[in-house]
Amino acid sequence: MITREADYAIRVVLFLARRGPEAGAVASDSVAEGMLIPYRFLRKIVQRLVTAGIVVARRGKGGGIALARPKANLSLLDVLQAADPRSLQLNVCLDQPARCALSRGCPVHGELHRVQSVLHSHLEELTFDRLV
Amino acid sequence: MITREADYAIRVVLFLARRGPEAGAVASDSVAEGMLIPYRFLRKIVQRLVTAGIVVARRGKGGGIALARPKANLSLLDVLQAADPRSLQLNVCLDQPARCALSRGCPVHGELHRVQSVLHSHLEELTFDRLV
DNA sequence: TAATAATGACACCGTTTTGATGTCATTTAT
DNA sequence: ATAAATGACATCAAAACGGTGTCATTATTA
Repeated sequence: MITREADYAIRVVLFLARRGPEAGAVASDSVAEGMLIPYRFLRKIVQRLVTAGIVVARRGKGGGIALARPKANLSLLDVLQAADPRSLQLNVCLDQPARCALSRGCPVHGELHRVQSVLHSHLEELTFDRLV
Repeated sequence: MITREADYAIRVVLFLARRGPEAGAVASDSVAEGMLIPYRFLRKIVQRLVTAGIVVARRGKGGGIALARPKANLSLLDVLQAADPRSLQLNVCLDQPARCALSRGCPVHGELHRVQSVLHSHLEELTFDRLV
């Protein structure tokens, strides 16, 4: 289950993607209002999206936020990786084999790895130009 | 990310599946030792697996646990659904559309639903006769 | 330059979930 | 009877989650 934070992050990107590339920056409170997200929580989430290079922000009067890349280059996977990396990982042992004492000879490990790859590639195909 | 509980549940079923159908019940402490699971935590997990109809338990001296069904009829999906249903659900809105005020007109909803179906069907194909 | 409108940074907080552990009752074989 | 096994709880500390609060900084504009 993705977190609320991840859900909100998707909403933010969706909102920005819908405005089109020529539209300028929009203030965060408009996004919060339009997408039903608690304002301060959204602020925190936007900061992570900025750090991840998904959103750009301009400070000061008339500032706001916008997509950092064309929406065709932005997938659900990108947003989830920024907002909620944990739920993209099916099990701890997949990224840290040291954390499973049974890893050698575990028949589930490889199969789960395959499933995870399939999941990620599906999410990667869901770019925001297809979603809007 | 699946929980530790789910990971342990998979180990338990794997242990039982490896013993073959003719082997009788095995005591939980053997499973705990063999699969590196804290004994009391395993006991709790086994109770859920019993409730879910995945494992059968016999009480008293000489008792123990065994698979409730042939391993070909038992998939990773079954075990995860019993031990960790939350992580099989990609987002709250997928099972409870009422919990998303934006559900109508949300382009992500349908796509996520598709991805979730793909995920589940892959996990369903991973039966324990293939895994042992 | 002063006021205003916006984000940046970061600390904090209550609740729920997670990952166990503890205790005792009940059942079954010997 | 006794020993060996599960059943049924109750409890608990730590982490994660979902959010809030505060103040600093930057940029526009009157």
